[in-house]
Amino acid sequence: MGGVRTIARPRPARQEAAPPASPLPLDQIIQGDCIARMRALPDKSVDLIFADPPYNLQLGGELFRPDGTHVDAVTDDWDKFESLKTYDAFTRAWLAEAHRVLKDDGAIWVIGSYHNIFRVGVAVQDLGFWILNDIVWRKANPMPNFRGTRFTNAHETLIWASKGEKAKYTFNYRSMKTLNDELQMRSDWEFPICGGPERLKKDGHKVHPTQKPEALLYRVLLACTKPGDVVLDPFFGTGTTGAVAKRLRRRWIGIEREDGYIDAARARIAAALPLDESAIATMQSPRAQPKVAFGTLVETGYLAPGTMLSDAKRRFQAMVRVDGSLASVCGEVGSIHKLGCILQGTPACNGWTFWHHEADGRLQPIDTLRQTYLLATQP
Amino acid sequence: MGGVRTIARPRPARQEAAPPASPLPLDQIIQGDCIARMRALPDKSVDLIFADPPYNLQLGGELFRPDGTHVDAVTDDWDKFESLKTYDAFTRAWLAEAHRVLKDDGAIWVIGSYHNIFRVGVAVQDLGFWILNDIVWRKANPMPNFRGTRFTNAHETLIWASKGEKAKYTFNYRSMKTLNDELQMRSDWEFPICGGPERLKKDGHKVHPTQKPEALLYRVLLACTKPGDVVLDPFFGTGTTGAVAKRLRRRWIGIEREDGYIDAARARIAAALPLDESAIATMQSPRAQPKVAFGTLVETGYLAPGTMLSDAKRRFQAMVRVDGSLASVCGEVGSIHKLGCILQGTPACNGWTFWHHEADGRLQPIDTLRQTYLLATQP
DNA sequence: GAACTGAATGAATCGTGCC
DNA sequence: CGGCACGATTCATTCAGTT
Repeated sequence: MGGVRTIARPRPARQEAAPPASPLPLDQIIQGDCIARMRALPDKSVDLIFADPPYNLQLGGELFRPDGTHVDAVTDDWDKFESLKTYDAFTRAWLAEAHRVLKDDGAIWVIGSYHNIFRVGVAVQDLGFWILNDIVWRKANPMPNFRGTRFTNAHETLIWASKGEKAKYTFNYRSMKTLNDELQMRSDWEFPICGGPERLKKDGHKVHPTQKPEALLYRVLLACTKPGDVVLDPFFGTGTTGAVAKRLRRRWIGIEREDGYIDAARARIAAALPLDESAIATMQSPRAQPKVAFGTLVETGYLAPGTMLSDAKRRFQAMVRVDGSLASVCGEVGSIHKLGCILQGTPACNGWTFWHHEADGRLQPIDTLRQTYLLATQP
Repeated sequence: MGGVRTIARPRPARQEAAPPASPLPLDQIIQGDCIARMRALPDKSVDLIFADPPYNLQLGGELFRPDGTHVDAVTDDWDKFESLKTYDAFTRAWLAEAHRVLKDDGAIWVIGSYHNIFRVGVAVQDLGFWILNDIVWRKANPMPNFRGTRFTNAHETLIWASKGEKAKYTFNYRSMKTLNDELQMRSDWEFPICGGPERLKKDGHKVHPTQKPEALLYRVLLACTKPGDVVLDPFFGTGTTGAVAKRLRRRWIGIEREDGYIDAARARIAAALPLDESAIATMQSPRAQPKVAFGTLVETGYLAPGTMLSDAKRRFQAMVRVDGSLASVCGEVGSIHKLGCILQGTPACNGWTFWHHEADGRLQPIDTLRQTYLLATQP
């Protein structure tokens, strides 16, 4: 099973000091075909890829060759099987490059609709990516089905995948839980479609037909990257990914073919303001806090040797010993975690929340002592 | 684009008179492998297929909740496949048979999760089916992600497809709109997971690990079939499809391998009661209806179709129909508000406070049911 | 009997890091 | 690479048992 790379221990800052020389064209739009341009990027060099590929809507019969170039003059009698086959080849080609340029602990997001998402999903799996979730973007204000022939198409689907089954990946669990009112963030997200002042227009017409809302990218980048991480968007369009990345102080690379989109994206990103450093800080997993050994609490007098601990239901009791180990009334000994496992008969136990001590007339988890210690000793 | 076969023009009744001799094993469970058993069915013979195939979950080791209790996972042999390739071959084989036995104006529904739905979707498209919508079942009460490693997997995906791009299909647009508060039914549906008295148990244990809620099948069958239509379920399990089909006066055929599931399904379907004929009638008028928010209560079982309502003084009576419309004893039909207007001869009527149902031996306004529903489903 | 409390449970691809 | 210590992690609902 894969591993979650939480924002555990402080890593060398990449942005705060002088940015290290990078072989990557950071914070730039590269003009051209996404497959060809990705080929010019080094192996294992980006932390996250967000891709919003053509949906192959089969309305006007928009088609792409395996090299990503557009097929013109499609007629109604174009064979649908050929169309799907061609779209599959195109999808596999750009996803293969995406897999190559992704760091081993990176991840990819792809958005699509029922027209193309199944083909994208199969290609993702076949290339060795490991799907972590499929996410549903529920549109708060979708376009109705005017003819009354189907259900209102009110959502799009995103696939989130790590580089492989055993690969690590970044997931800022605490940030997501905080964002969702202290409940786990679910796989269905509701956002309005992109409109109002956020929607880029030129001469009264929308610049891009499928501009994505910034809120969507905000959640993706907040969940799966850290400040300074490099985000690649091979179908950059009008640069929603770049604008949000800049705002959240992530680095970005965009690939886009069309002049009109590139111009709009450049102006948009130039106008975007990075959030204040302090605003970028997110809720951290406990892992990110300095580690406190249970023995330290004994050593420093926060908990006296000889103190009796028990679980919340007072089924089990144990005594604190001078070295920070516990001894149960039955004679078993071990660390706070180990003894919790033994007594409960479970393979895992968090001793910090399992064991309680008597304070102010009631049982409190010993984790509160750890918090007190941290508050008292941290600057 | 396909054509919608609405229930506009009256067709010869199939059920009211003597049922015509059918080569199909109607209202029966056929024991055996679904591919082999489908081969014995004639070409173009069923109106709808609902399929809940194995998801190929590929679960790893044991999983424990934070409180140390064990999670009862799906470990059945029927969900194990050697590889994705094997799973693809299996999927294409049963879908090919499904395509053959389906009438030209029939349709198919398949449910799955991110583990398998992309592979299913590609097979559906490659076999010539034409996807009409993908539908998201949002679980009101999903199982959390206990390790905090991903987003809560809070939904499953259904694919709805016609037999081909130009094929006709049935879509009861009015029924869906009535059911959804006079708004077009969207592609995201919220239902609780199957539990409580609806969940089949034996010796205190669930009979089937993945029993689907009847509300889900209720909406599918109401949207896409007419009374008397034949519904085939090649992965019948404990017979949710059969039970709902019988309730809605549709014919059904189930294919299932395992004795335990078949026994449970037979008993369950035998106990299911077909709704009153008049309750089955669906709204056919294209006219706009006054706004109601009533269909959900019917769909979720807060108020059974066929229930008689009356006003507070018992001067007027009306029966609840499957799509949330009411039919008076005089034959008038309409939403709860509209029928109140008609019967009283008033220009406006709040159906929520006008209509009452018998509960605890006395009449209570149906608005109390709405309140109950809201209390039960809102955070 | 109503109200409250605690236990049980659901289609789940559910760790990291040191030695 | 394996083995093992450390320690991070849950929401809505139902149902049984108690007050």
